[in-house]
Amino acid sequence: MEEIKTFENICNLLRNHSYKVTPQRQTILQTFLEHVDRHLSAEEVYMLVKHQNPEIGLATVYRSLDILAEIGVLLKNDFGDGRSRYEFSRKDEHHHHHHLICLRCGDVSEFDDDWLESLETVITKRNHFKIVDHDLKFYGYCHKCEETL
Amino acid sequence: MEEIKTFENICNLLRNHSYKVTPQRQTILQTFLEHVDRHLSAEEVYMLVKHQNPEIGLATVYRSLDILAEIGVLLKNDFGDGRSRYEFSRKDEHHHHHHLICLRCGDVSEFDDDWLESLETVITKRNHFKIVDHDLKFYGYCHKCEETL
DNA sequence: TCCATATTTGCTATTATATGTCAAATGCTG
DNA sequence: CAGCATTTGACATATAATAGCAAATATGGA
Ligand SMILES: [Zn+2]
Ligand SMILES: [Zn+2]
Ligand SMILES: [Zn+2]
Ligand SMILES: [Zn+2]
Repeated sequence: MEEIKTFENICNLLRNHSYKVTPQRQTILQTFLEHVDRHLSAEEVYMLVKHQNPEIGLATVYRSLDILAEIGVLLKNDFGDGRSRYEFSRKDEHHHHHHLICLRCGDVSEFDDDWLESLETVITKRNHFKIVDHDLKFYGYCHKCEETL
Repeated sequence: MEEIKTFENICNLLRNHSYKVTPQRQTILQTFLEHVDRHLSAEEVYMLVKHQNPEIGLATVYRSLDILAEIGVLLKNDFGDGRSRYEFSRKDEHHHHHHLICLRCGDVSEFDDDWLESLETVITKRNHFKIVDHDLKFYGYCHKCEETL
């Protein structure tokens, strides 16, 4: 029974975790709501929120992203480009989606797949390893880049 | 038709790529041959090689690892702990193995699976994405840590 | 509504991994 | 063995992220 992640619900989620709802956190939240399809780095978020609030500090952005990831609002990804990238997490993602990363333009597309779950069962038994999470990435060339190669 | 990766063969491989076979590179190579089962970071390699050659510099280690990865002797991995980890690459690994990473002790075990290849075909067609590489990691708890939790 | 206080912010300094610079040292080819 | 391009090691630099701290502020209770 998961709430839909509207702006107001997330503010309440913050309060429920005894985090304060500050203007900075609201601005950052709005930024993600306006870019649900993106995978933003902290620096990129910083640039975007400065338009709405030029006073905001970079450390605040990092801290806010940490908190939003901790309470399940954002997902923190590592696409191998040396910085963490955050995205708005959909509701009901008990096993999150995976990513296709273009080696040329850096574009990130997505796909869902439940196949990994059956593989997890096999691995747990064969390797005596209790799996709690997985991370699958495909590197290659997106349609646009493949054409103009 | 791939050569078996002995010390001598790798030295020749260096020469074939017009890289010089220096004592430092030999020491680093030996270190990996003595730890074929490990996934070493640059800093760890640095510590190990200093026993045999205390004069060696950290930058040299980084540069050597880069070169050895470039010519296919080492594999460079990212296990999400903030540093790259290198391992001796087996011969005939057209599609490399995957990793089970313990969230408690950091131990890395491995498993092979060709099962992703069929998934790649599906993804290529469905998402118009030309896959050239993939990266699959499982996070969880190894047998030892699971017992003493 | 206003106050008290613990949280949060923004600035700066710091950490950690990795790379760039460059003179001195050194493998390699002839 | 000589000549030279490559490589080394020391140091400086780059970049992402975190830590420390005084000033500002959101929030629950009076
Ligand atoms: Zn692309
Ligand atoms: Zn995504
Ligand atoms: Zn463990
Ligand atoms: Zn491995």
